[in-house]
Amino acid sequence: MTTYHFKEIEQKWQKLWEEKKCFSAPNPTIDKRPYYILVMFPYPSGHLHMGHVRNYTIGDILARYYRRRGRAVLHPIGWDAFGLPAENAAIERGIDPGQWTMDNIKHMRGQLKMLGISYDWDREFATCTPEYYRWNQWIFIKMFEKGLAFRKKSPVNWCPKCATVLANEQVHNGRCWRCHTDVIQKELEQWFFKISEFAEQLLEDHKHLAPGKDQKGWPEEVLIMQKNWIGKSWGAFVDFEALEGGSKRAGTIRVFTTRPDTLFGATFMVLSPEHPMVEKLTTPDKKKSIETYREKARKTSKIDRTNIDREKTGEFTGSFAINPVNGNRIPIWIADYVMMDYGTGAIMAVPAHDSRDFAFAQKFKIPVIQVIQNPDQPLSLPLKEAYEGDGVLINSGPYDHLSTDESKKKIADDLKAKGLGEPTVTYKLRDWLLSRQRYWGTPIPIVYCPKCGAVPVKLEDLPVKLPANVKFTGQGDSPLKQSTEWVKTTCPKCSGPASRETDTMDTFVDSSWYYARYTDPKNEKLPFEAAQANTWIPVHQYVGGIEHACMHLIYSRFFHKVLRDMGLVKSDEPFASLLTQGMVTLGGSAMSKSKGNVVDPKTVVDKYGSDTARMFILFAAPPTQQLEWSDQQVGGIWRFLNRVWRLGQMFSGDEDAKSVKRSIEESSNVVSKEELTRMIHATIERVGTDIERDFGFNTAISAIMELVNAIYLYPDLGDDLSKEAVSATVQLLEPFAPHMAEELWEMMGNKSMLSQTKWPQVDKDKLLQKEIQIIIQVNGKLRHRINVPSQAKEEEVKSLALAAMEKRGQKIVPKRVIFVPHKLVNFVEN
RNA sequence: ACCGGCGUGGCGGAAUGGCAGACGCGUCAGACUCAAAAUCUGAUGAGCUUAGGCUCGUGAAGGUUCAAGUCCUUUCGCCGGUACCA
Repeated sequence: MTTYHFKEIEQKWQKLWEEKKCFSAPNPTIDKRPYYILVMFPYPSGHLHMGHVRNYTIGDILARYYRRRGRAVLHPIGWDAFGLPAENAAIERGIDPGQWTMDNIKHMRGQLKMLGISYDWDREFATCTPEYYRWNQWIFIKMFEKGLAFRKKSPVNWCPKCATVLANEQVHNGRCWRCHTDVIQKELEQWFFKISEFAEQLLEDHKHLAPGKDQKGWPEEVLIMQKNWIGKSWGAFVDFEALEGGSKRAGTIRVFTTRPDTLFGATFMVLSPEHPMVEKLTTPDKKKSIETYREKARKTSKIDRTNIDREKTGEFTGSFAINPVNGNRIPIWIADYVMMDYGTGAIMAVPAHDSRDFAFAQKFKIPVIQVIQNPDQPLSLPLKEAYEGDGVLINSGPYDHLSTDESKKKIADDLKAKGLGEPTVTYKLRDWLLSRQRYWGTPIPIVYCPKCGAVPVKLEDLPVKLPANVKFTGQGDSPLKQSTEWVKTTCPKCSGPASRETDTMDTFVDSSWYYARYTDPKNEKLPFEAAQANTWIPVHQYVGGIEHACMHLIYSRFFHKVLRDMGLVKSDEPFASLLTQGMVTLGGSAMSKSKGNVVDPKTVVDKYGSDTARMFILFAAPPTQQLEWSDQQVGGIWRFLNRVWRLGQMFSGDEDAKSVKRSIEESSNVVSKEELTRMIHATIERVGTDIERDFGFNTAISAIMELVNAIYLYPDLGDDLSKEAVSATVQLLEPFAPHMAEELWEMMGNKSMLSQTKWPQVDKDKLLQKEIQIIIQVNGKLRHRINVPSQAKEEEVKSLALAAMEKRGQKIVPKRVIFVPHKLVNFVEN
C-alpha cells in the first residue's frame, strides 16, 4: 500500500511553477479577457493563521479555475506593513519596527509559498517601503491641492502619565492599557480627508455593485451596512435664538431635525456636552454641575452614550431658547445622548414624538406637547410613550390638519423663507481623520513655515523618508518630534527655516489604493500608469473578511473616486464583486495573537501537506460562513486524497503501484457504465457551477468525492471509461489540491502542466437519463416514489402516479393536482 | 444599545418554496490479518411498527402556502462592526 508522499511532490511542483513563472499575469487580449482576483493583503504579524489560509485558498481556487477557463489572471500579493503592532514590539523589545516587520514578511512569505498559492510574485510589495509610501505622499499632496486634505481640531485619547496618544484598542475601560491611568480627551490639530464630500456618490454608486452579467456584485448585507454607515437623512436645520440666563441674547443655535413637522412640540433643547456654545450659555449658578457633567461625558464611551436603554442623564444650563415658529421659551440642557459629530451637535427635543426625548422629559419633569395625532388611536392624555409614526398635525397653528409628509416640507420651506432655517440632508459619515501621532507610518509630507503656513513638500522631493534615529519609549507625543534633525527643514515655498509635520498617516491610506499599485508595481514616475490600471481594474473579484464592510471598503471606494477625478483610473468603483469570507474562530472568537487563540497552519501542513490543509479548510464550511476551528475532519480529507492517489497510480504505467483494494462483490451499490459516464459529466458540470454560482467549494469537493466513490464501485476498473473518470477527477481536483493533481496528471502520461491545461468540457448529451424519479405527495405529504420515463408528459405522470397509489391500496380522488416537472405530483384532496 | 449576519443529527455541514440530513467526521458491523494498523464493503436523526410503512423532527412561538429549514411577524442565543487593531 503506497501512501501519498506529499513533501517531495509539493516541493517539486512549487519549484517548477516558480521557475517557469507559470502564474505571471499575461497581457489580456480579446480572446484572453482579464480576470483580476484580489485577496485582502495581510498585516505581517509574524505568522500566518487559519483565517489567512482560508482567505488565500479561496482566492487561489478562483485564480486557478479562471486561468484554466482561458482568462488572463492577475493574482497578486503584498504586505500591509505599517501599523501599531510593529511600534508596540519596538517599545516592548527595543527592536527596530522596520526590521521586525521585514523579518515577519520573510517568514510569512515562506509560509505562503508552502501553501502553493498561484501568486504572481514579481508584483509583490510592502507598503512600508519608501518606493510605496512616496505615492501615499504624492496622492496626499494632490488631495491637499484640491482641498480634500485639511486640518482641524479633533480630540485624541491621551494618557497623562505616559504623555502619549492612545489608540482606541489601547484604552481599556477608560484607562491606559499600560499604566492604567484614566484616559482623557485632548484636542489636537489634525489632518482629515474630506470623504463627506463623496457621501452621496458613495451611496449612489452602490448601483454599480449589484449582480450583473460580468460580475457577481457585492453581498446585499455589505451594501446595507454601508448605507446605514453613510447614514443619509432628510430633514431641516432650524435656528433657535438663545437667551443667556433667560434674557440676554446670546446668538442662534442651529439644530438638525429629521422631523420638522414636530417643531411645535419642541419643549426643550439639548446640546451635546462638547458643543461650543455650552460655556457661554451656562449661567454662573450652573457652572459647577455643568462642568462635572461634561467631565463625566468625556469619559463615557460612544457605545454607552448611544445606548437607548441607559437611564437618561443631563444638566440644565440655566439658559433658554426661543422656538422660531411659536415664540415659546424652552430650556437648554446638555446631555450625552446628543453627539457632537452628528448633525449640528444640538437637537430640539420633542418628547411626544421621540422616545429618547420622552424618557428625558419624564425624568426631568419637562412638559410634553403632542403635535401629531396617531390615526389609529384616539387622543388620550397624558401620553404613556412617544408616538413616532405618521399622522395629522395638531397644536401646530397654521399647520394643523396637514399630514406629517406635507408639513415636513412646508415647515422647512417656510423657515427658509423667513431665514430661520432650511431643508437639508445630512450624513452620519464623518470626515476621515488620518493623522496618527506615531512613528511606523507614512510621514505626512507637509512643512510648517512661520511665513507661508502649511506647505506641501515639492513632488520631486518625495519621498519624505522616515528618519532612523528614533527611540521607542511609549512616552511623549509624536515620536518623530524626537528627530530634531529631521524636523528641521526649509520651506518649499520661501526657503526660509521651517519644520516638518511629525504626524504619520493612518494605515488605511496604504490599503486604499494598493489594488491599483499591483497593476504597475515598479513604477517610479507615478503611483501607477493609467493604462495598466484600466486594463485590470475594476478588480473582478475581491475576497476578504466581512469585518472590513464599513471602513476599508468605504475608504478604498473613496480613494478610487479621487484617483478617477485625477484621471488615473477610468472606472467609478475599484471592486466589481466582493466575497466576504467568514472568520475562522477558536472558542467562538476570531483567532488573534492578542487573544492567544491562534492555530498555526504548520501543524496541519507538516502532518498532511498543504493540499490536505487547503481542501480541509474549504470543505469544512461554505466560505462566507463563520468557521469554528476543529481538526476532526482533516483525516477524512487525507484519506480521500489517498484514495485518489491510488486510483491515479492504476494508470501510471508502474505495475508495482497498482494497489487499489476493493471488494465489489460485497457491495450492493455497484456502478454501471452508463452511470459512471453520466457521473463524469455531471461532476464536471457541478464543480463548475458550484464555483461560479456561489463559491460553493465545499459542495464542489463533495461532488468530486461522490465521483471517486463511484469509481471505487465500478467493476471494470482499469478500462478506458475508468481512466476517463480518474482523469476527470484529477483535472477537477487541481484548483483544490494542485500539487497532487499535477503529479497524477504527469504520472498518467500527460505532457502539459495541468495548471496550464484547459478546464474539462461537459458533454450535455451524456447527462441525459432514461428514467427519473418522481415523488408522490398527498395533501403535501410524501407518500410514494415512482420512476417514470424522463420524457413523460404531465398527464402521463399523473396517471402513472394514481395507478401506483392504487396498487398500494390507496384510491385517490383529488380535487386539485400540483405538478412540478421532473420533481413531484401532489394530489390535494380537500 | 445601534447596524449586519448566523442558529439543521453525536459533530462539520447539504437542500431555486418541492424527498430534510448529500458529502465528510464519529460510531457500529463485516472482509483482509496470527494480531493490530492501514485498506475495502455495509449500516447509522428520534420514536413506533402487523416490516408495508406510520408519527415526530431544522433555537422558540405564531402566520402565509397544495407544499416552509427556506417567505412574513414576534422572540431567545451566538458572532462581526461601531470610525486610532488591521
